[in-house]
Amino acid sequence: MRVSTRGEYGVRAMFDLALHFGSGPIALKTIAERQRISESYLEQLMAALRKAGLVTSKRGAQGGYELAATPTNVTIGEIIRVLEGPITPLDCLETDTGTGPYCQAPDRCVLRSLWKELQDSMTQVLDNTTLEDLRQEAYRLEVAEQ
Amino acid sequence: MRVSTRGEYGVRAMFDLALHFGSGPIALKTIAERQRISESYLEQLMAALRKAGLVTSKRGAQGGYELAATPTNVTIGEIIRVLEGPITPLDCLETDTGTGPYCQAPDRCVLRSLWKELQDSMTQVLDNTTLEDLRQEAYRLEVAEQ
DNA sequence: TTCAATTCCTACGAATTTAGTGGGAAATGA
DNA sequence: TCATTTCCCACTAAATTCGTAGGAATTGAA
Repeated sequence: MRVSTRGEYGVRAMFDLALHFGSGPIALKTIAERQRISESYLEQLMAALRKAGLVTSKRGAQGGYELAATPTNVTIGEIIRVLEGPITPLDCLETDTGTGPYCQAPDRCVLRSLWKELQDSMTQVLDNTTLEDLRQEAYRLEVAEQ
Repeated sequence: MRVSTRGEYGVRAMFDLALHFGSGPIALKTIAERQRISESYLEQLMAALRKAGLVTSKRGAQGGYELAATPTNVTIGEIIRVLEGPITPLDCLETDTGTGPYCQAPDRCVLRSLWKELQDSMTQVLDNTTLEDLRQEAYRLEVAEQ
């Protein structure tokens, strides 16, 4: 029931981009240093996020990455799905007609309902939290600090 | 974000025991066949459940496993925790004073709040569903069938 | 034009976790 | 006595995770 480092680092990187949104592209190196993530590892994650259209990139000097949409329009669920695949406790939930003994009759499978409920509770949180939510929360904490 | 086969099979086995609760010990072989799980693999899972006190066992002929408590008093969360460890998206949530850069100040960590919310939504489902809930649901589905 | 900065791409590898298998000892009821 | 059944321990093959390494392509600025 864990989020791997792909998801964790990916969310951290995207959160970092959200905090600096609007001020041009940010170099991978900068994000990696701020978030204390291996540069070459993060590079792979950013490649996935770029291919999924969540960030845009600019090569060469003064290049870097930027959010492709405003923080308001990027959910944590999107990020996780790109980096970790479908948000589901069991693969059988992803198919209507599974192959396992318990997927033959999904409608009548009690355990499927259980896992579905778990899945729903997870996506409820992840799909309803945006980078903007996190940014505002960060601001609130910072103010409370003083 | 997946439940491994340990958790999946374990819940299935416990659900099986719940369906047959009250009629004496049930042999591992029987559960394994009904649930289509490898016998020796399931044996390891049952050992863990026994050591955790969720089932009792009886050796020898006519031996087998039984729920240690009534289905009403066994939650899915308990089963999962025994077989998969703490229900947490990130290990850092398990410690008050983590070691990572983002765990130095848990109270001020925005991302920690996010993962905590996810964790809460997961435990909300798993800790509030009992084997009895599943048993009743199974009964309802069976009736609706006719 | 040159050059440093930076993304892009591919391949490899070590460590860990997952999902089992196998063999035999101990206990129990008939 | 014996078939049944749990108990216990060691092993392993495959997949996944978490990276590292090296170099090609692009870009902006001096």
